[in-house]
Amino acid sequence: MRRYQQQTRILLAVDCIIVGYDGTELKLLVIQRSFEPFKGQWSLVGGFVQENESAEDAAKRVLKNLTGLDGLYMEQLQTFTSPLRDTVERTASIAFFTLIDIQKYRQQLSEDYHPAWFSINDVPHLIFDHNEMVEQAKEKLRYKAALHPLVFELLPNKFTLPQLQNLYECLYNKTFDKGNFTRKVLSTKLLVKMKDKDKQSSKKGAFYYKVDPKRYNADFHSFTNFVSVPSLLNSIPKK
Amino acid sequence: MRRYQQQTRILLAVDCIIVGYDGTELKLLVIQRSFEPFKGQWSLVGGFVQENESAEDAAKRVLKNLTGLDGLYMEQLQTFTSPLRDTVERTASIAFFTLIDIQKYRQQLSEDYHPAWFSINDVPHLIFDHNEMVEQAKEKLRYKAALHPLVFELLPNKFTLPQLQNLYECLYNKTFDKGNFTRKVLSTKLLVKMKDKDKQSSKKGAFYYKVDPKRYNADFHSFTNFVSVPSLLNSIPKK
DNA sequence: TCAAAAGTGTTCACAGTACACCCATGC
DNA sequence: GCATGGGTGTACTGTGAACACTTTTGA
Repeated sequence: MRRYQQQTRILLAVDCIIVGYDGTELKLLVIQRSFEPFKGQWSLVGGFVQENESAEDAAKRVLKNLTGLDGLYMEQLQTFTSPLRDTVERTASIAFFTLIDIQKYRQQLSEDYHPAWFSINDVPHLIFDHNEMVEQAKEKLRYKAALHPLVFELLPNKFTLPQLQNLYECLYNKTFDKGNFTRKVLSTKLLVKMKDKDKQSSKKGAFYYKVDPKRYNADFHSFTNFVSVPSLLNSIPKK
Repeated sequence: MRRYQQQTRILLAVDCIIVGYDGTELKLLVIQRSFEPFKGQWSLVGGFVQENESAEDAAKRVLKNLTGLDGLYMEQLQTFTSPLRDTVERTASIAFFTLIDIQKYRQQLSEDYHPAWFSINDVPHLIFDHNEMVEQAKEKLRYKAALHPLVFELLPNKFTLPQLQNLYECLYNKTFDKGNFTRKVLSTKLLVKMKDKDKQSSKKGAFYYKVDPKRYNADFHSFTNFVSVPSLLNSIPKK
């Protein structure tokens, strides 16, 4: 049995897959790497884990630095540990999956990093194994969003049901029946109807809704599915 | 932007949550730690990631060492990185979730580690944050087994439908209707009926079935649920 | 008044559930 | 023959899917 002293110590990094929704499609936020090697190439937002912080702390720090925002939805995806994944020195990277309201983000954007949004279906070549991380995040998002009310993290506080439907349609790349979608969403009692309407996208106008925070927090884990499970499973591409 | 040179390097370990099923209940395999500190205390099976291996390689090595078995079902659960989780020196640990056919295991068991099986509902105090890892694994297993045909990894090659049902009943701590369960399982076409019966648990005897490997591999990701999704979600304890 | 999008109602098929009943066998 | 557990048949119910229809309003 090997003891502590004899072991190799390695660098530990975090990389964030930041997903947003601009009203039309799902977007991924990437930056231009600011140091060598591969300076100037597209990369996920990331950083090294510091001495007195956990990986979660590190991810929060990195996100705050870039966006100015706290309290973003964030979860561990997977840790990438292939010995040669980083060409400089062995580094394990914990990938974090993050959802962001693209509206809130816009104002706070720090330009130092030369960030850019890409359509999630058209991601450029990223350094190291970052493209693989993105693929995993996409799969996870589709999987989880069918069972839990994740997607509200991607929407502004006020949104309409057609907007919500469009988001689901982007996510699963299929169309849903208007009527059935509305009924299913409202049957969860998760949304509160507001008095005002969005009139931009139609003449009649669609009522705004907001998430009922009490129910949202209570029901996050025990949520019934907007997307039926067979259709969820059929939508997920085989590995 | 910090550079590589300035960063802290830390130890990277793997810990395996090894789950088995003895025909009556779900079991967790733990060992007695063989070195200080906490020598002799219960611990998950683990080890340090070596210089030229990935975390997956390390987990496979550790499992092979302990059980003599290759090709066990294994997936990354989460990485634990709290700075003080290991009292000796900062160590990040990648938790792996492993399913094993307890029968195959028995013969191969290396006694060097003083391993022991505990009921998964009655796990002793484990070192560091290992109990937390176990809790996560339990949740993950229940979640995933409802959507994917995971549980066959826990059963011998030949098994009866009542055995399978009992396994699901352990997992979700509820009873299922015999007839409905049978129909649902068989409707997946995943199982092949054999000619012989198990006569140990009843006079009539129950036919053995085996997994059709072709369908198993093809359908692993696109599997319909044995357990309905609302009941899955209701079964999962809130965090 | 017409087009366009929001929102409602209705029907149908099927999956989940409950439960009665038949079957094979050892004692 | 009868108790025991395996296995089948069937009726009820609720949900998902399809689609026709009404509503609102700007042009």
